[in-house]
Amino acid sequence: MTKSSQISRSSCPVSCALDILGDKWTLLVVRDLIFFRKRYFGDFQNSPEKIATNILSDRLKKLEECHLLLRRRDPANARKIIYMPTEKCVDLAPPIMELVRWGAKYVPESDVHENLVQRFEQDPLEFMGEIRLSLRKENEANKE
Amino acid sequence: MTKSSQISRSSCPVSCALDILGDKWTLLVVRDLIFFRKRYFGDFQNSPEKIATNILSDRLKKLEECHLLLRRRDPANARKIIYMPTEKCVDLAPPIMELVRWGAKYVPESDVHENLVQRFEQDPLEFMGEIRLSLRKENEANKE
DNA sequence: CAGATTGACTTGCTTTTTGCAACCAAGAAT
DNA sequence: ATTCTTGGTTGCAAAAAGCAAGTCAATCTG
Repeated sequence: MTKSSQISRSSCPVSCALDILGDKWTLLVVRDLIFFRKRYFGDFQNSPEKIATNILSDRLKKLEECHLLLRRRDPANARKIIYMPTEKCVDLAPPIMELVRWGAKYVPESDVHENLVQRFEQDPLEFMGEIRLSLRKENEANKE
Repeated sequence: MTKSSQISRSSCPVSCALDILGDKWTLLVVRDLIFFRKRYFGDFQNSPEKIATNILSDRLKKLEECHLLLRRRDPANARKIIYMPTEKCVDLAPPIMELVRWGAKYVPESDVHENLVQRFEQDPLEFMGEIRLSLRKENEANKE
């Protein structure tokens, strides 16, 4: 189970993307990483969707295999593990933001975090730049 | 099994969107509807990913329940059924295009339909407008 | 420095969803 | 009339999801 199933169903980029992201949980973990800056196992567990620990564990493993995140030991507390999003992960912000817009438009029970959306809509490039910058700082802070 | 499972995991629009779209097949059917203008059961079957007929049948049913498509009998051939995307469905073009960009950037085995991407990138609004317009014409052609 | 607690998982088991392959029925073509 | 096509359904095996409980090392607590 070390390598993820690398068989892609077709050469279509949508299908290739969905081979990695196409399930109910993966993109929620990515959302938590990018937009809510969650970094620890317990943080993801506490998201309102209440993912089961075995599934979370599996998704984190797969995301690492696909190079969407890096796993590190917390220098401040050796029993904690820090999950850091990579550039490949951060670049999922635009598709996720478009899903937010769609969800907000069509699913009545959805409740948008207005400030996040507004910041993205106003200037997507700056928004992305900010995320990348703070990520770089974080990386330096606990490099090892 | 008539009504789709309407329990949303949370009020987050990403999670709400994924409650509907979050699996390996649904967005591929939507892609076929929007970008390749597939309309018949057999068209979807023939996509390179080779969806199984029972799953296709199930996804078409669920998409209809969620008002992403309309099912009609073909006036020209009574045994054929036309699946027409709705506005709600067409509005998934932006998230899908962003997935295309991501897939094209990061998944080496993916092979983009350059013309589609270019047309979208050059002028997203016009691209969307065209799709909507041709959909309206199609609707009139086989209204009933 | 022993004992309780926390954080990050794993295991076992049940339920649900996928994925074949085969089958079927109504309408159209010959 | 019978053969083919289209759009499915059914049955069954395999994989994935979901839940509760257990593990195990690190670290706080007294």
